[in-house]
Amino acid sequence: MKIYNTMSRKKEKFVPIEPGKIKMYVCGPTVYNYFHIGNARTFMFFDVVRRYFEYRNFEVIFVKNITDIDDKLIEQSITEKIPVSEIAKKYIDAYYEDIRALEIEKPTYQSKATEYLDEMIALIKELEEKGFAYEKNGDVYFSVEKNKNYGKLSGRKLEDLKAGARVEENPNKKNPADFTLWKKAKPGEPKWKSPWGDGRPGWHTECVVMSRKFLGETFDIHGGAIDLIFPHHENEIAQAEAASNKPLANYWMHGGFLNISGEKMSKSLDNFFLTRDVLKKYNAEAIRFFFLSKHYRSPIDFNEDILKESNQAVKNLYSALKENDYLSFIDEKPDYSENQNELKDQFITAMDDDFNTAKAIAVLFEIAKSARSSKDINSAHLLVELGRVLGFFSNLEEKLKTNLDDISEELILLLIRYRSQFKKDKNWEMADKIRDDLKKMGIELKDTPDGTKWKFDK
RNA sequence: GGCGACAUCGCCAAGUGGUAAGGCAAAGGUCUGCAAAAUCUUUAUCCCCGGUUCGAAUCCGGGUGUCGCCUCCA
Repeated sequence: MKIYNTMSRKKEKFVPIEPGKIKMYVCGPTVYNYFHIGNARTFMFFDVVRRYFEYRNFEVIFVKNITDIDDKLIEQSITEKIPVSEIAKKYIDAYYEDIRALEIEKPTYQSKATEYLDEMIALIKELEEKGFAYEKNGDVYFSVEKNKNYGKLSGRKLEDLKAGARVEENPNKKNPADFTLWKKAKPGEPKWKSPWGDGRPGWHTECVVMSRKFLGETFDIHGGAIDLIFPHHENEIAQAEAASNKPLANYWMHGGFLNISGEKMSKSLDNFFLTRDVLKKYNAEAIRFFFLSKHYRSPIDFNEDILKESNQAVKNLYSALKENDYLSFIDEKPDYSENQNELKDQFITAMDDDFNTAKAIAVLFEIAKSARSSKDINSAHLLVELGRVLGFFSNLEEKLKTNLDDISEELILLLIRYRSQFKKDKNWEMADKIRDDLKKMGIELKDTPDGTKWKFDK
């Protein structure tokens, strides 16, 4: 299998450190607000990465952090007039809620920054002792000049960074590109004790500490969205490799951005979409389809028309299962034909090529098509098996079930019987009225050679 | 100023040297009392110019356009 590695800017053959085992770390949310639909794209993509590896029988150790102490939480705490710890709790709960609603699986470890203060302080101390860090007025900075490889991930040179003229002026820093490891607390701010006085850790340090803790000094895959390449991941590498003298991660994967009508999503442009708001109008699978229909590294443009199309596409996938009455065969063991195995291989080939989910989805549609035309339940089984690798069809039983109590169902069947009589009498007006009225309630009738069938049309 | 990405049917989107996947939408046929569903069929030569090649959407050069990063950012 091949994975595009940001470090080399090439697709590389993927070789895990330990055969059969994948250690991956993905940067999670900073919990100062509800997360937006762009975050959702990244989280959902890495959910698929994890699912795919597991499908291919790898043991996956997947770590995702929660940044629960940061300048942004402090700002939000002032805005909402509640303590930082409550801000964190509120948005962590919301995060879990939204993730569940998106049908994203939990990582193996979901770690919070504030639980690893001791380890962070130890790392900063180690860096100070090794001469990579210096203290000034209660702040501790990492000295980028001490690390000759600084900039290797983002392809930046220190001179270029200086020339950028947008680097903030900070008289405490030896080099404007130096970044904060420990920040002195101002009065009233959350603080922890440290050898440099009361303060809080910088953002870049937590990921190094938590990845080390759960995955070791070098692990397989480090992921995030493209904007994290610089400075966040660059600064993680600088610290981790200064301390251990070993590469932090072998493969760096970065997801592309989500734009709104061609423009970057930002609060100032007022085109900010929270995941929970999108979920009010579109279900998780429509959103998932929309994300996965484009390659993860490409920018994707978000608009409602495309979400509607995606919703329709997913419905059509489901119809292949309903046509086959999949629910009745859900516990059956599949027995794939040669042709079905061939389709499965096509799916795997697509995913092996740097997670070409768009192509994988095309295979899904081919399978759905044959499931419908051949009425072969094995095609339906294959559709579910592979669809689940992309995260579709979770809680399938529930989704296929009609969720009606017995009386309601009896009433529908009663109406269908009346309508059949009207049809026999060629009373088309009444027959159509029953059909139309039921349709208004979201119940769709269709006349088949085996009699009239009904289903929810949602 | 530095670095990078992208431009394929009405819309979304694969394909990166061998003659254009798939989805949505649309049109027509079958089926139906009419529908719905299902099913079959139809719809592009790949931003422009030049080059390399037997052969290019795919490689090279030059345009044009769009976007991103360099500051917190998924």
